[in-house]
This record gives sequence, C-alpha cells and structure tokens, in this order.
Amino acid sequence: MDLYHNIYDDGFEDQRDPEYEILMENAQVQDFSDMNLPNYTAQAVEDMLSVERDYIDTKDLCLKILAELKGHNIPQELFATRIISRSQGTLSDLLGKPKPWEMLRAGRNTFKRMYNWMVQPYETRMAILFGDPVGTVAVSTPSPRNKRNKRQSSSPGDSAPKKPRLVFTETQKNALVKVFKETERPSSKMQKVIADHLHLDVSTVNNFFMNARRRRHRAARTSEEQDQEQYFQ
DNA sequence: TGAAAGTCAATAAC
DNA sequence: GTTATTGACTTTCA
Repeated sequence: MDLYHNIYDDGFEDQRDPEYEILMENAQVQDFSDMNLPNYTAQAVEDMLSVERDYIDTKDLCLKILAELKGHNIPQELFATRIISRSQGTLSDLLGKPKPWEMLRAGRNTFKRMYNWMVQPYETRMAILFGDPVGTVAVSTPSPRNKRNKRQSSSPGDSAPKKPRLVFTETQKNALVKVFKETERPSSKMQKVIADHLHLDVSTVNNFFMNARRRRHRAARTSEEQDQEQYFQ
C-alpha cells in the first residue's frame, strides 16, 4: 500500500510542498535555531496535542511518523519525550507494531498525540519538538504516571538497590518457548512446576506467558495484515 | 482479583 | 549513537 495514500483528504499536511522536498533532500538539516520558529506556550502545545479524535488509522500514521523522523533526522528519544511523554523504547514499539484503533483503550491517547502533531504545519511541528515552551500546563494530561516516577527514581541515591534485569539462559528460554507452543495458558500449578524446574520465580514464569501471549497475538495480526495486503495487490 | 493493556527502561542489535 | 527487544512494573478492566 502506498505510504502516502489519501494524503490530501486525511487531514495531513501536503508533504509534497517545496519546503518539504528541500528538507527531504537535505535530511541532515537539524539545526532549527536560526529558523525563527514560532514559540508556543506549554498550554498552547498541550491544547494542540490533546484534540480528541474519533478514529485514527494507526498503521498509516506510524508509517508517516517514521518517515518524518527519518527524513528530518529526529531522534526517537526526542519525539517520544516531547510529543507523547513516553520512553524511546515504547515509541519504537508503538511505531513498529501499532495496534489497530479499535483494539486500543487508554493507549488511544498516545496515538492521538502523535496524530495531532503530524497534522500541524511543518513549522509548528518543529517548534513543538525543538522549542522551549513558556509557562505550565493547567491540566497535566500525559505526564508519566505517578507511581512510574517512583520506579524511575530508584536510581543512584535511592536506598533500594535496583534489581538487575533478568536475561533468560538459553535453556530457560528454550524450555519456556517449548511449553508456550503447547499451551499458551498454563495453570498456576503448571507454572509452579516450570518455575521450580528452571530455577525461576513463579512471577517470572507468569510474566513470560503474559508477555508471550500478547506479543504472539500482535505478531499474528501483523502477518495477517501482510497477507491481506499481498492478496489485494 | 486476576488478566490484559500500557509502559518503563536496561540492554541487545544495528 | 540510535533503534529494537523484552522482563517486569503500573494501570485498567471485567
């Protein structure tokens, strides 16, 4: 499917304008300090990004955002923090494997912000990304969640030492995958047996199956879509 | 209350 | 240096 199909009637700016063409040719351009970008207040930015939307073609949007970031050499880290108030890893995951709008719940908000950024004129998009908004936002909508701040703050200086991230050994991983192929939803009893056998916490085993189910279904959906696209070509 | 959804953030991969 | 992956935490929902 064409990346920019329906570009003229879906609310997105016409990206074939001369300015866009020049920028795409000079993808190295990254210094916006001398561009005289408009300076919005934090509240104005928030108002722009939080406009309600009834429906968003998430897949199409993500392709456009990816092209925009790549075309202008905008780091994901910057976009993630400035536009959606999320981490780089989360953004990468969302852009690479977007869930369809109808399957989203609270997560719609994140796509809504990406969409609302994308429909702005070029100068506004860059001003939001690189600008230094004045003032504060009256209602703190998308800020990182309270308890998450707690999680983030458990860094140097904190009394509780950070738990190192577990990486499954090859044996553990192989065994877990093997069981998963046979049963995606093992009973608590079975999970306990697996945990004991692999010298893992039951919660770790439970997390593995939870993540595996979610990620497998997402992968299945993606390949289904690809099949459909090939069929309709 | 348990499962699903949303996400963080370390770190693997490029 | 940047992006993708992924185990685990937090929030939402039935």
